[in-house]
Amino acid sequence: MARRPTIKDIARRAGVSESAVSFALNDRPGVSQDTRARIRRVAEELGWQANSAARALSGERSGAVGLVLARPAHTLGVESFFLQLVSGIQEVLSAARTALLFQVVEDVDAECAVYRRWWAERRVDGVLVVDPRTGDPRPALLAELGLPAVTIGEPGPPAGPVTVPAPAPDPGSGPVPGSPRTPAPAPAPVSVSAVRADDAGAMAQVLDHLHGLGHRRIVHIAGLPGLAHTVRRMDSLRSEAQQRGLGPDHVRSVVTDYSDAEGAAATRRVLAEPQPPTALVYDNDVMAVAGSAVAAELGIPVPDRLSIVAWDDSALCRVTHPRLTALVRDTAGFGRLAAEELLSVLAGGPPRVRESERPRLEPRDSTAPPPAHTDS
Amino acid sequence: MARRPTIKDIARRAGVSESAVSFALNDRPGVSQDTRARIRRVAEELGWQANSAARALSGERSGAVGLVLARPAHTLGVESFFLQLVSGIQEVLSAARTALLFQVVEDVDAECAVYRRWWAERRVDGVLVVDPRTGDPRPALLAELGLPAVTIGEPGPPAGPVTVPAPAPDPGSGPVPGSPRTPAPAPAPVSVSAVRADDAGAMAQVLDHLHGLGHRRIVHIAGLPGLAHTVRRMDSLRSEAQQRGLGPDHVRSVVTDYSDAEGAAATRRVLAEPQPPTALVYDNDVMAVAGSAVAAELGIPVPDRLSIVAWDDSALCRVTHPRLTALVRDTAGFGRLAAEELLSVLAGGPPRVRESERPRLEPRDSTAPPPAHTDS
DNA sequence: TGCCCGTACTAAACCGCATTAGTTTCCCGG
DNA sequence: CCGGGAAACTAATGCGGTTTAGTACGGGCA
Repeated sequence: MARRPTIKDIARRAGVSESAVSFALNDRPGVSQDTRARIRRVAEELGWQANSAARALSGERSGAVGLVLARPAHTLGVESFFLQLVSGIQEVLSAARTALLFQVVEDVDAECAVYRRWWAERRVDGVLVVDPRTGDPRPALLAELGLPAVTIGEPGPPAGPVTVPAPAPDPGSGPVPGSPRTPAPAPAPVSVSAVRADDAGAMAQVLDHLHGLGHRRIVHIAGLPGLAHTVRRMDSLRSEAQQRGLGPDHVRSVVTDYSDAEGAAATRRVLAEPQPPTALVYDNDVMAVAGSAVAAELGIPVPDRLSIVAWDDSALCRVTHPRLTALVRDTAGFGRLAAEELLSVLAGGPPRVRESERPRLEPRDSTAPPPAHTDS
Repeated sequence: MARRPTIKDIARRAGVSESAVSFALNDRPGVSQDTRARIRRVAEELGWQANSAARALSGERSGAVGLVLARPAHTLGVESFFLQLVSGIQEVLSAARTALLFQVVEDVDAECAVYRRWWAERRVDGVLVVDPRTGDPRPALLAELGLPAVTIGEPGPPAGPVTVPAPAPDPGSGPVPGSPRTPAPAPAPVSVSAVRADDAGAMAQVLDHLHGLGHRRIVHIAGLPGLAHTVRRMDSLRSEAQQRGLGPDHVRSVVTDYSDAEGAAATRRVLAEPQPPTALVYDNDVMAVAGSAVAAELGIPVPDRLSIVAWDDSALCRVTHPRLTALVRDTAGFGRLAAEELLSVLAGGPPRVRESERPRLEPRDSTAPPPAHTDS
């Protein structure tokens, strides 16, 4: 087992003090160009990398960010969303030499506990928050802890009692000389940034597609009602429908827990109604596939008598028969955006709300005009 | 932003020295029961948690382990396997207050680079290695770095040129006094433990099932040929078939890249043969579903003319029509086992190879006796 | 010539904890 | 009554960096 080199080794070998090494390797003034280059060379030769613990201890930065996924174990892993998201996040993080701490827990309470622990242990510099909810306790907690965060999927700044403090006014009453050498390495401001998906735009596209085909009775099989984006999608559906002259008796949402079981059950329920819908919009790919199977079982041909749209594309939508029309999002890009925003906040940037690219509807074989005799 | 309490705060408040606090909180002798209890109480009140950086710096332990997933981005997230695995891993890790660093990279080279960096930065105490391959460079690298590791899915100790060094003989020739106060907090031995799945047993079950139903022409749609478990499954298939009197013209494997596309293509290919198989065994759920869709498209009824078995169960297998017979593994349990083994190695335990529970075949609607006229 | 100041560098302190070496106190046996 | 030793606790050191407070040197200018 090789011993890891330290700055002391570099200092000895380069014939300088340890501080000089630190200056040289961190682009700080205090060493000449020549010495800097020499030290750099030696460090390279030795394959030196800063001990993250030591750096965290003195520099107050751990060089890691955290991501907690609060999901009961049995609902894990069916959706493609998360690994894609994480993959995008890491593209950005690893370029910035930042590690990602990942944790799966059962519920939001446990998630909050993880944040507290990470904070107390100084394990992370900031966190990415997924699945924002209505009445979400997390932004307030994170603000209280002063843990920089970016919520993924949040429509805007937290609605809670949290206020993002304005930058403190300069102490001292006299005019401050414009000192050009304070490039604001100030502690990261308490902030909750967000990246958001354009759910409204996506829903508009879905309705355009279905309404254009002639559908007038549409049911949205939504996900967990506690999640902010579920509410947003349901609201968008309502307003987009209204704009097309469709009221609640034509277009409505029913909520589920995202599982294949509830997706199937909801499908069965609405298809058994006296005036069943001619189109179903599912909030994830798993439920869409489950719904498609239910239709097959009931002998309802897709897309001839029933159209199906899946929110979020994945291999799932392409392998089933018929292949499902789906809303394609650049999930990895979404992750990249979130990671970039977090890094920006950690670098002292202002909290922002950034919008991701609008999803695109990919028409496949599961959508077609409704049967002629079932008009509205 | 609240300041995080340190042992100094505890010491002041409890009226003792910092060392006393350290002793008390780490179950070390040197403080009385009373004082220990008092210090504990104060720590509790203050909500103290050890600063992980400081602890890592002095204690040589970072309190984190790493997991790298080497997969091209586009193949991510369709299988349920990983999140399940990770969820199991974390159950064990979080109970031991150990963090998990998670990284997604493109290929094994990048994975090795991550290991090197983590090692140099002392970010992790050990790693979990997934997807062991034939001719895998990772065990050798990890042994060289002295980074404790557990490979997940490895059939045994690394076959490479790596040799697990025996504990160094005691220096000094004289008889060593049996010092009773060295309870071996020695540095973790260089070791590559492994947990393995009982692929052979699983394959035996699958063959039992299919052979028992009467199938004599079976094709195994395998995964990536570079992965160790793919090879193992193919070998098992061959030997299990032989035991039942079936040769290579009855039973064989074809390899793919695990994607739905190649799964579908392979299915199309073998079904177009003059003597098509009556049963297909897929190495993952995604390919099984894709294959099922291909059969539907070709008008081949499942299970009447074709039986399908999926290796690994997930919602996928239950939502398609017909529901797929699948090999159910306790993936989370597998993760727990791996995490336990890694913690044991980190605690100074000997490297071991541990076997996970045997998978169970869950017969559903996709397997039935072959059509009568297609005997062997 | 002497003083001031900027540059290049070193010494030392510190981050929060673990650990080792002392120090004090008290009990017990001789 | 005193020496020895264990128990209980404190002081000091180190982990590997960053950062602040010096120090040595050399050149410009009065």
